[in-house]
Amino acid sequence: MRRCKANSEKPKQKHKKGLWSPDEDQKLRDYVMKYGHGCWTSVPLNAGLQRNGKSCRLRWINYLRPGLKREIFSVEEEETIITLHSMLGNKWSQIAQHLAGRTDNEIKNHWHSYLKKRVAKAKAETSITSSTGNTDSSTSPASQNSSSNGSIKKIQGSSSTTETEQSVSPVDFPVDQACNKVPKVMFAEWLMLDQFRDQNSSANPAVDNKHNNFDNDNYYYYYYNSDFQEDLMMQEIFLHQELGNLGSEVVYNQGQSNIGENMFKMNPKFEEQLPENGFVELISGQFNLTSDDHIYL
DNA sequence: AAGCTGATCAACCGCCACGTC
DNA sequence: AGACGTGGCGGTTGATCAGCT
Repeated sequence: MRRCKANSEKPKQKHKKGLWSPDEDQKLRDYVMKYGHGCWTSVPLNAGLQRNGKSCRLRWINYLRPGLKREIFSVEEEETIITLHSMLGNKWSQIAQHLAGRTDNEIKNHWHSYLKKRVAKAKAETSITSSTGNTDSSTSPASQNSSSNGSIKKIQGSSSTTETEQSVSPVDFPVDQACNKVPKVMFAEWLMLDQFRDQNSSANPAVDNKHNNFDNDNYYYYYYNSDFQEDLMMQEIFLHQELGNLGSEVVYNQGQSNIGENMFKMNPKFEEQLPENGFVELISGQFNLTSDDHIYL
């Protein structure tokens, strides 16, 4: 973690709190788009905002950054959240990594406002039906996955070595989705994954050798890694912008208020589409990815 | 129409891990 | 080694809205 030396000397100033105005949003968006955030504490100073860096960061991550979905959660997303929550607990940031375009805050809110009750209700119904000998457990989240995704095995949580993940109990999880572990969806913030579905028929099947050289016959996980700094992508995009080389690969629209729809239009360089559950199926068996493995695009 | 209640969501707070000095 | 600053995370709060009485 890089320390912001310049800012350790800045005078304390009163920071504005509360809801962000459109003007503040625009200032922050323009600044980050142009320069990247770098050190967050310097962002409000340079962007002319009376906010603290933390607030700017949060606003960017939860609202302004490219690729965020603003629509309601799909059934598949909800089931993914429920499944992952049963594995990981309240690790919202980790759960968010598996849901492209969703933020941890958004997922957390949705859980507390809706999913938690739904799960509780399902559990209650399951306990009732099981006590009465009724074997129909289709109302439980795991069973919903089961019924809709076929084969189920008892699997352990992620292979990650974190204490939290090691401590999780086995849960029903669809093997077809999870393989050996739940993938991290790369580019969650950046790729409008839905567009891949729409554009699949016209997608360029060629795989960019610069970024990977996988067999075209395989499916690919789109891996998101929180360590994969958005800055890296930003730099790439800015570089393209500087060079005027966006071409047909990336069309980047600045200054659009509807970020989710307008930030990117990308011709995917992968031939396979995402399934409805948001995971790309890994079928080759040639890749034995660990939780630390990432495929960089 | 007014008041109440619950749901939703944006934002803040406090803590922690990590890097730097 | 310890202090400090920053970023990240989860928990919580408060404003707003919708539905109900």
